[in-house]
Amino acid sequence: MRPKATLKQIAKELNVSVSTVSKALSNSPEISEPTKIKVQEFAKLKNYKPNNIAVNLKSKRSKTIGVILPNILNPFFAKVFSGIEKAANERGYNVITCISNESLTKEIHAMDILSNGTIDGFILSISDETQKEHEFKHFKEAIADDLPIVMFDRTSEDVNCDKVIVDDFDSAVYAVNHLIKTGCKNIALLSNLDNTSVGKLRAEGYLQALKDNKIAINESLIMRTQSNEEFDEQFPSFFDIKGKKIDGIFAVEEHASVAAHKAVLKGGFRIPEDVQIIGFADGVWSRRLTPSLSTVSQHGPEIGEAAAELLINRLEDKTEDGPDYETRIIKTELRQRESTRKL
Amino acid sequence: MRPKATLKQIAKELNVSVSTVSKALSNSPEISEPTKIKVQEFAKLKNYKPNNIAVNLKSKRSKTIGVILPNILNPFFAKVFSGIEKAANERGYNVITCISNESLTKEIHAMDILSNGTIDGFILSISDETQKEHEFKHFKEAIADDLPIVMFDRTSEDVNCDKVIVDDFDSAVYAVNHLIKTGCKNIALLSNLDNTSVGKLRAEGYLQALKDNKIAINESLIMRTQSNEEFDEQFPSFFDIKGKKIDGIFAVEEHASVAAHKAVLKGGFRIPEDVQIIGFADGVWSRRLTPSLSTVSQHGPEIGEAAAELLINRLEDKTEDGPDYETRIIKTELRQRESTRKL
DNA sequence: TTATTTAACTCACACGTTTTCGTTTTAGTG
DNA sequence: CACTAAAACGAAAACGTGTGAGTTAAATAA
Repeated sequence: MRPKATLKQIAKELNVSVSTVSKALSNSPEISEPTKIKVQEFAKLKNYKPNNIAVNLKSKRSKTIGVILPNILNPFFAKVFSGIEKAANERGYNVITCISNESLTKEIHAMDILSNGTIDGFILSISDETQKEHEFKHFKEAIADDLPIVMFDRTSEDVNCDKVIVDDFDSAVYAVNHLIKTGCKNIALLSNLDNTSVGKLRAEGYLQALKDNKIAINESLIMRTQSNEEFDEQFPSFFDIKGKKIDGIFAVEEHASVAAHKAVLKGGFRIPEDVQIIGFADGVWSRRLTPSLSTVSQHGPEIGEAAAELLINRLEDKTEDGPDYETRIIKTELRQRESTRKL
Repeated sequence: MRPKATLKQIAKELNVSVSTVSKALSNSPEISEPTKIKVQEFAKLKNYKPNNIAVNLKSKRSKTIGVILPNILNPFFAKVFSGIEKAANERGYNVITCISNESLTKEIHAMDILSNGTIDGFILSISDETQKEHEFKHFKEAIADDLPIVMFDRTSEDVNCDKVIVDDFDSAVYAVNHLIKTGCKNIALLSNLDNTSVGKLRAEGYLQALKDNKIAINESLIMRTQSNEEFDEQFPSFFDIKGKKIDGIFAVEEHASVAAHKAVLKGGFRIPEDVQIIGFADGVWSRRLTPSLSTVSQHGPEIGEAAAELLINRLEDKTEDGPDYETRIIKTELRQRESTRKL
């Protein structure tokens, strides 16, 4: 391997000082045109690239943001991540990624590892376990150590920081309203996210829509679980279409929607004639089912972009961070496909 | 914010030298037990963490690996990524991620951005466009600059480096053999990846299996396209089950498998009685379809772990890298579900 | 001619660590 | 007590970069 070109090497070979090289490369007016050209051409020839680590050390910023995701296999998080990555790159930032796997310990560990100059700030969605345990100290410490955090999707009231969320409550109200308006009387709520902030909000939206339409709440139509596994376990005994006269289903996440879809068809019912389904979903698969699923789409990439923008703005805002934290809401969209009837 | 604790600060407050603090914290034998304890306790109190950037600058390694993925929304890559992240973390490495979006330009740009000390090496899967253009200069330059590369899945013969692949050819032979043994006479090949190395290998495996079983190759049963979009466009006119007497389908990727699944059912045929289907797949959805799809599973996480291990071993191998590059093959597994008949 | 400006460049330090080498202190020995 | 050796610590350089303060030499002004 060729030795990596450094300012020092170039300086020696051209018989000038290191500072001259540095200034010439940054087009400083203190350097004469001829030497500038000489240095710049030589640097290009040697394929010189400023050592990023040294630059970071001087500037005390790494231009890198740490992203902590609960689960990259969930297409929603993958979409958000792609948005973060895109927006960050456009503004000259790199992205370092850790996966908490829904574990509080891993979340803390990841933040700890990165909180030593490696990154300038965090973008994260709170892990399942963290929300269950109400343990937010690590977030507050990071912020106190001048490492700003932007939370998305799963956020916490208890932590003061920028946030990007979806209007979960309103979207749920809207979706359930649609079911009601198209004739559903007995709408089931399927939650496999009942431990998370977003799951709760969507469930509340369901309740609100019923209330708005003066429909009595029927607890036997409501299923709340905290994970896909728990959901799969309880679903068969819960899901009695005929007995419960279910004619509409609102699911807070794609896993539940698909399970319902499958069960409805297997039971010999027609979608959407007998049973309508709407679910929150971000995978590519809702539209591949037959009949395809109507979904509440969350615009994952936009969420990611907004989060990155928020964080970078804060990082580059020199006006001594007044903690005027912002919560940005990304509107959802009801994508009507074949599992719902038209109004 | 509290000022970040540094060696200098601690040294001043304890009236010792910077070197003493450094040595005390690293448990050097040159420091007496009492001062060690004094320093260590004070450091813990002040929540001291060695500035990673400074450490990197000294050690000339960042303990960070750059990962370049063609598309994080593809569940296969997401799985591989989770494996990389896990294995890297276990060995004390961070992961910086870029998404090439199947673009050569973005791939080059990403590598360029990171090749300045930010990372110690790359793990990547070659972008679609890069494979089409046969443009591998950027890989070779990185390797020449002492930034090792490990390629996975989509690799290139033209680049000398460690690789992790799946036995695409053998897996395809095996899968198609299974179809033949269970009675299929007219097996269609659906490729939506015909530009990539893996797509080609799987197609060749299909041909080989026919040859091994002395079945004549029928070009009208073979469909080759270079993207999902192109596939979707041509599929309807290609897929004539009755006319072509198709009784078996081998798909090189999940998208094609699902399209076939849908089309078969829509045509009024039964799976697997009339038509059997096997596809390469990594999504969670193959098993959710009704009937569920039999798939060739690629063990994405294992691929990622192997890649990380290979790279880190090379990074930490002090024995002046003899380029004894290794290609590790991760065995696939034929997951028999409902879309195939039992032997 | 001498003083003053200006252009062009060099010096020296800083960022926070680690590490080598040198210096001081303590303990041990004759 | 003097000398040696080990133990404990400090000074300084280095990693590669950026920057304000100096330095030189030439050009201009008085």
